[in-house]
Amino acid sequence: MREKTERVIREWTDSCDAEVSIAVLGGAWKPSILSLLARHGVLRFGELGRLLDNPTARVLTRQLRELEQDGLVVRTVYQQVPPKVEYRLSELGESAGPLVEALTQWGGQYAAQQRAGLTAAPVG
Amino acid sequence: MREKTERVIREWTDSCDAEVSIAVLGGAWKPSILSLLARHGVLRFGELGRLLDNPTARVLTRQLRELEQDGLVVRTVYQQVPPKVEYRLSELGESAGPLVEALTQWGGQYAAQQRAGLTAAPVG
DNA sequence: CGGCATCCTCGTTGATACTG
DNA sequence: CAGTATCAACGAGGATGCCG
Repeated sequence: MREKTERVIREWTDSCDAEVSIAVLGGAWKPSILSLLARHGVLRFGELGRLLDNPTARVLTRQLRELEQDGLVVRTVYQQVPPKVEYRLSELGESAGPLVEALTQWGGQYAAQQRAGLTAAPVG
Repeated sequence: MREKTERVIREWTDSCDAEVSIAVLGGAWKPSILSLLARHGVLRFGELGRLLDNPTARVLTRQLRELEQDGLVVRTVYQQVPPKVEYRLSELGESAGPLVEALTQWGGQYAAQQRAGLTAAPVG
């Protein structure tokens, strides 16, 4: 797994398990990547890029590598020209589905409420 | 709410609501702070510091301010000497309880599984 | 097509010292 | 007690360009 994830895991015995989840799921695009893979099953690198908001290849690569190192996604390289690389969820990745869903729901409610609050009583 | 949170909320309409949750809950100590406040009800600044692993005052202050700006905690200042400041969850903060719990559970399972894997087949 | 190498910017974390 | 001010270190995210 990634060094960051490993460090977070090593440094805690107590209640901070939530930080482990955030270390694993907390990167840019990661929840979206997991959601997309859950919905589509298998996706190629370019497909993921288009379904997201076209992050730079460097960034998308990085997120996918981290998810792979943390054991959530499986990367399959087809040795051919032009190259073809497929990504899918591992069992561990699938186990994160409900959690990502919970994050999405609460985040959506929160965002909606904040937007309503801002409209009713603008702060900025 | 914080600029970071606001930006995340502004920049998404679609599936990335999960990133909103992570923007709000993702800071250092934040899940632990929310858990502690959920368990204890009301805590003073110093009590929080001791219950956590004694983060520097600057860091703890920052996390609490962000949680306050994001509407999850309520800060009460007693004008007296010596100073006394109390923190408690807002309704919004309480609504995050199940989510923090879900993060904790998945993170705990993940960490346990990774530790077992590391023991069985050390990587480092 | 699916990357990697390089460079840069910014935010977050944190140590240390000081204050009302 | 509950902070603030200052400074340093680090990593994530991103732009750009090249490659097999």
